[in-house]
Amino acid sequence: MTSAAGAGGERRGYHHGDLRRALLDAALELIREKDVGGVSLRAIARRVGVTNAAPYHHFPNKSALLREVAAEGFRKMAEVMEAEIASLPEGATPIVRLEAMGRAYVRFAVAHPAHYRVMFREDLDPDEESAELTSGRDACFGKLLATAGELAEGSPERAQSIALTAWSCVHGLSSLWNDGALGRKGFEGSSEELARVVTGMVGEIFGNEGEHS
Amino acid sequence: MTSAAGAGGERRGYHHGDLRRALLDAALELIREKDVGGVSLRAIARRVGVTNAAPYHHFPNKSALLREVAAEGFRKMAEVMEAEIASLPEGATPIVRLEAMGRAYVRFAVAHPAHYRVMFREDLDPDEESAELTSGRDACFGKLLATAGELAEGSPERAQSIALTAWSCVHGLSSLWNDGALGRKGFEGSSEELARVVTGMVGEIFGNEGEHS
DNA sequence: TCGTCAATCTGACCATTGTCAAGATTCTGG
DNA sequence: CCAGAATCTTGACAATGGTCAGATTGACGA
Repeated sequence: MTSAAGAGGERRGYHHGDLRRALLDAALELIREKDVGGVSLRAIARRVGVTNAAPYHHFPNKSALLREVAAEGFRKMAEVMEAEIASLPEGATPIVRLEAMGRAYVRFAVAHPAHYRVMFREDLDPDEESAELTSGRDACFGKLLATAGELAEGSPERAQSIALTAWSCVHGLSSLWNDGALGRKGFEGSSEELARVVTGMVGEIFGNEGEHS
Repeated sequence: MTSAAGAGGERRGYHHGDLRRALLDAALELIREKDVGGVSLRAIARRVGVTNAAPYHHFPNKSALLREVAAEGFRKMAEVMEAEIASLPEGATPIVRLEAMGRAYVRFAVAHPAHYRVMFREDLDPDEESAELTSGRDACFGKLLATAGELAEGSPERAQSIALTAWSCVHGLSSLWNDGALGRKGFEGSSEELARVVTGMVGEIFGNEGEHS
């Protein structure tokens, strides 16, 4: 921390090396430690070892920085989900893919709680809903909706129900885990195990299509 | 709002009538409008029509006020869930009760987003985890865990899985709804309808115990 | 009527924050 | 090796915030 620049970058640039990246990383750390609302631009700069005004050469203002963090989060999440699907055996069924996406979703949320928090918070001026942000969101949830559609066999209503339930489950699990609520109530197991439980349960519903009253 | 005291209290006390209550209400309004992090004690006092220092005669500090809001939230939520269960026909099965609790959970979260936000945020100094708070939490989730236990027929593991899945679903749905994520992705229907969809889905899983591989 | 005491107000202290203007420093292309 | 541009620092401004000490106000019993 004292040797601000030496973190883990490529130091390919000017004075600092890669301040922009360093600022984003510091923001992530601070958000993880103190939650979004409690993070100040100054604190971010301080952590990087740079002064108040430095960030303004890389972001027009605080909101923009946070917005970039959020967009980055969506991008990364989309990557993780794609990778998980790609790792599946050829011709995996929609259910299997849906479960895999769910596990990836939770894994990302737990591994990157700071990103996750910002992604679903709109403290960021909504007037500035950068295209990057919405496109990132779409990249994530497009897949979910598409897979739900495959499972629904032509019924848009059913597709909505499936997507809604699946998304609610993984989002809820992620939130509860990250907020420490599960530990407080005595749930045991790693996040990966819990994710497997939940996605497995959900998979059971959609695995037996046609049996519901 | 200008006639600060006239809100809806009993005005049984001194100058203001019931400042304590008024402060809690104002806090709720502000949290709903600006999210937890953006609320200041001063703003709360301002809204009530009272000066900076007044709140300090009713709460030792800001955290304590927020903590009280959270505790109140858990208490209310427990009430709502109990009421929902009580309204069920005599001898309702555990599944039916679980679904009812889920609907009540979501209904509360949507009707009281401010409470809900504070309840699951620990900006509040965790060193001060007042007994009120934890007991409120227990009142809420005790029922959930108990009902899951009934459904699990003796298997503690299964009980955990059921509780975890059910809780994740309703918590996820509530969070997504309150954060506006669902509207943004084109989901249609009232929160009550969506809650019915999700709890119904979950009910399907646990309704067919013994059929899972 | 008067004194007591809690409830509230006045006014202040100090820390922090977002942001900016102007100066200093360092890099890069020529 | 120099000029211009990019980067960072200094220092400051206006807000806002939490909190507190010391008046002041008003209700209520004596």
